[in-house]
Amino acid sequence: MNPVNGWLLDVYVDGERAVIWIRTIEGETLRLIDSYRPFLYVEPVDRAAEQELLYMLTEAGCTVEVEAKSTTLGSSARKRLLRVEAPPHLFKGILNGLRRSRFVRGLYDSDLLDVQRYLFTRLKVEPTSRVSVEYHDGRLLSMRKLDDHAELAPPQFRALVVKGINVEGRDMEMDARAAGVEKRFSGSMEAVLTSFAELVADADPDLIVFKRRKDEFKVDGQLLKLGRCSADDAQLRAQGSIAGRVVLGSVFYGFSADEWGTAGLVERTRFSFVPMGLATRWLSNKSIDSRNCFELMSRGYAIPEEGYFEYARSLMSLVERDRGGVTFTPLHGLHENVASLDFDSQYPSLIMKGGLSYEPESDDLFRLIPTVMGPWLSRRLWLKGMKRSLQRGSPERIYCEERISTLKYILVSQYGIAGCASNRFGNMVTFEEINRMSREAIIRAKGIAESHDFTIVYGDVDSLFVRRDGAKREDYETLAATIAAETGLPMSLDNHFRFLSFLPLKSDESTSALKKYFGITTDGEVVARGIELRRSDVPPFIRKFQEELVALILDRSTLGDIYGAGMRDGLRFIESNLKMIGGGDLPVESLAIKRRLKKRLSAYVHNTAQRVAAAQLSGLGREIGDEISFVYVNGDSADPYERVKPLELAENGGYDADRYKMLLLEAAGTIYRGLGTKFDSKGMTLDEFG
DNA sequence: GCATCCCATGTACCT
DNA sequence: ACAGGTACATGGGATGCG
Repeated sequence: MNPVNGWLLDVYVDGERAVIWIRTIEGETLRLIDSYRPFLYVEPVDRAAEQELLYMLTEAGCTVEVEAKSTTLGSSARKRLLRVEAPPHLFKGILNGLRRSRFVRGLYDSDLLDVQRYLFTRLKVEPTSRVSVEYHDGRLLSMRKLDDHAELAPPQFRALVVKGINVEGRDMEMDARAAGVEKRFSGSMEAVLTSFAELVADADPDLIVFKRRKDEFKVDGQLLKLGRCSADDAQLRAQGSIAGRVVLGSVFYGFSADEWGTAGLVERTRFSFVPMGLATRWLSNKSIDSRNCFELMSRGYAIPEEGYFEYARSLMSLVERDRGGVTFTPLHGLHENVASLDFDSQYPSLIMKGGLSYEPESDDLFRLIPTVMGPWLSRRLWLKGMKRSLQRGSPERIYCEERISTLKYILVSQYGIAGCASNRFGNMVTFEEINRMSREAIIRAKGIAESHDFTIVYGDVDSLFVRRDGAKREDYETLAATIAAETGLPMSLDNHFRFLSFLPLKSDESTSALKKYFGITTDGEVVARGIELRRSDVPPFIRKFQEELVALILDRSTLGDIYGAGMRDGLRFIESNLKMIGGGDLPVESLAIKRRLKKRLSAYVHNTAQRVAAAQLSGLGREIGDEISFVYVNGDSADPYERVKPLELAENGGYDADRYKMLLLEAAGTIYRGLGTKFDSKGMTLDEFG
């Protein structure tokens, strides 16, 4: 039976024990115990203080040893510190005592979670890893990490997804999905919760995805049993966890749960080096901090408390205010045969190329940021290569894409937090240096393109739009390769547009807008940025309409066709869609506007549509999240509360048709403006001016 | 008293 | 608690007009 092969499902610390859950390849679960004692490092103010601390801490029941540790990034010099190991129930008190003690100059490894200390220094295996374990009598003897880097499918964790919970008075409704089967429970709260607990017991999921509400899982004052081990349950439930299953919450590091899937979560978890539950909840700063701490601790560093690191900064750089990325203003109107060239992972590439890190210089070869990023950057490139060999739409390819986008997000965040005050290692100088190098790169790219007779059509940070009469796809690819070779930064052709249009500002028709364009590629794909069809707060009906309109107008072979048949067909299409709205029988879901509530309802200054819609729900005692969908029912009413209804309360046929006709005409107008034509909504005529 | 202007407010997008 | 740069709708007070 031993050793057992499986995946590391979850780890948590409970007093003096670490509890480890393994999901075996046979589909069993295994709960193993390992010993753990919390520790931290103390820097005494001097030798006398060291003696004092040694005595006091030992008296208090701690185990204390002298150790040499590195504490400064960029220096291999070691400091003499005391390693203090304390019984778990005393740890917090001792930490507080040390924080106030006059014998202490600094504390290290002190603000890590127990589970981080355990994973970084004892287990040294990232959760979700493929592992082989040996155990005896429920105690872990050894854990060996198996190589599964080429595995694209995520580990075979079983998931139960709770999609919606609605509570009205004592009644409850719940939608759940387990093993591909949808279940719907409704009735009294007790009945629903009891059935839910039965479903959990039956399906025996490893992962439960749901939005937690603290008071919801009690029947007759008793907590429902949802975990796999009642011994751990009581203690864990206080922290909102469930023994042996990972509760993921409906938000994945700021994104909705289904957006990335488990494959992406696995990348995120392994990078962060924490259990999946934390990896889903944590935002980038914490994930990256966690990985930084692991890398440093593995190399003999002790981690200073938050906000400890500071770096010298010259007066000059303080005077010169930093700027972000460069944009080149486009010429608005329609262009033919344009290519967009992108630097691949520009910020990570710059960091690697320049060996940029937080520490200004280093007397050993170790530099934190490149060390942390390098393997993940290579992994992402490897996955990108894999993706090309996989069939479109195949599960393997989707897993691959999920992993790629998760890693992209982690890598880009490295740049974002480099100068961030909440990053304990952050250094503004590093951040500005990355910005400077980024500006330099795109400006050089522009020069290189121009020297090969290409015209710069547009540029934004790391993407450059160029054109040359008669240029073929290969010519653009060659240009990208030339720029890559000359700058030392990878660059590739992103899109080859048959037609591409840039918009003028709505407020000033003679000035081009940035970050807004739409076009069609040589293979007939509509590509758009910034316009209505990209916005989540535009009704789905309008977005779909606009995308179809672009295809209808631009999917032609000549400019003449676009301005002739294309525009005429477009007008007809607009008219038929206006009729559909006017008919009054579009489903309200297709007209719903989704908007995030960025503040508490009471904090709003204006009666904005999203506030009023949310207030209506909240007035009925309904729970409101940070997102609201609403429908215009009487958009021009003087009473803000008459204007919109939350989607939940909207009825089919009850929408404000005039309002939606206006939105549709706006969306159509965007496209016609982009083609250099004025769009007259009354007479439905075109007035060409370009 | 009413229409219109203006801008702080608020949200979302691009890379 | 990931940055900086950008566009634009809108609610409602300020302003101007009759």
